[in-house]
Amino acid sequence: MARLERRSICPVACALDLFGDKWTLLLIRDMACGKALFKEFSASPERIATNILAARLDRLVASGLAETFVPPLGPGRGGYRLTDRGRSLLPVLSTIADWGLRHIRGTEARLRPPTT
Amino acid sequence: MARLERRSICPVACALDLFGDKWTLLLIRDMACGKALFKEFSASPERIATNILAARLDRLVASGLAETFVPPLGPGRGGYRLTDRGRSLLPVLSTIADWGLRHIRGTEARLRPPTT
DNA sequence: CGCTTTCGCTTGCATTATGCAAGTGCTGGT
DNA sequence: ACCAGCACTTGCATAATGCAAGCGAAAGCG
Repeated sequence: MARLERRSICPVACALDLFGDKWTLLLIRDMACGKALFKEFSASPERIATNILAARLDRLVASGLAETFVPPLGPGRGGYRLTDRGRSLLPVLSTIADWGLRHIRGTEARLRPPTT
Repeated sequence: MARLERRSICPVACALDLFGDKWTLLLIRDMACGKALFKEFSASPERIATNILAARLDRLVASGLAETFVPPLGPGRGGYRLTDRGRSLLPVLSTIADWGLRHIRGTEARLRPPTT
């Protein structure tokens, strides 16, 4: 959990320290598509394990890419959403999605952000 | 090592199955910068372990992103280089590098592809 | 030629991350 | 009060990663 030491000063290496795994960008994708609740992420077709999901959400919040919020109905169920910093990753996401669509057969862009 | 079953038909998820880890894109970066030999990758500032490096190189070749080649001097020491498919990932790489430079302080673009 | 060095891995083993299933505490609804 | 659903946590098995050392073939050298 020590995010203190970076491997190098390379922007790619440092970026991969933040989202270089199989799940983080998928959560950002889900948030970009309007998902906010634990169970919504959990219901995505890739079927992330709940402990990994909790850990990733914590890390996203800790790194300032996402934040928690409470819906306007008192202190009820909360959710997660992207911060501005998190939204700044959307070009990365769409470049990867583009590449996948072009170079991996059988992929489809089912999920789309509601506001684009 | 079973790369047979994909998690979903999402282009992002499938792309991350190929390069969603801390090392693969760094190797692609190195190859884009002209590195080709095992020891050259091994000498990068992020200090990849040699067993991981060997495994990643195998996977890059197996997935068609890189290929081996022998320098024109008989069957001597060979190297690795990007295929066309591998080079098609360069926009992804540069989008990530861009993001890192903008959003992670202390990062610098030391490595640059020789032909750009 | 022999000898040594370097290179490109491989192996063994400790540590860490991931995956699966089950459980826990809280909340909201009836 | 009771129950169901949600948001996690926990325990444990398995896989990935990291580190250090070793090993065989090629390159360099005398």
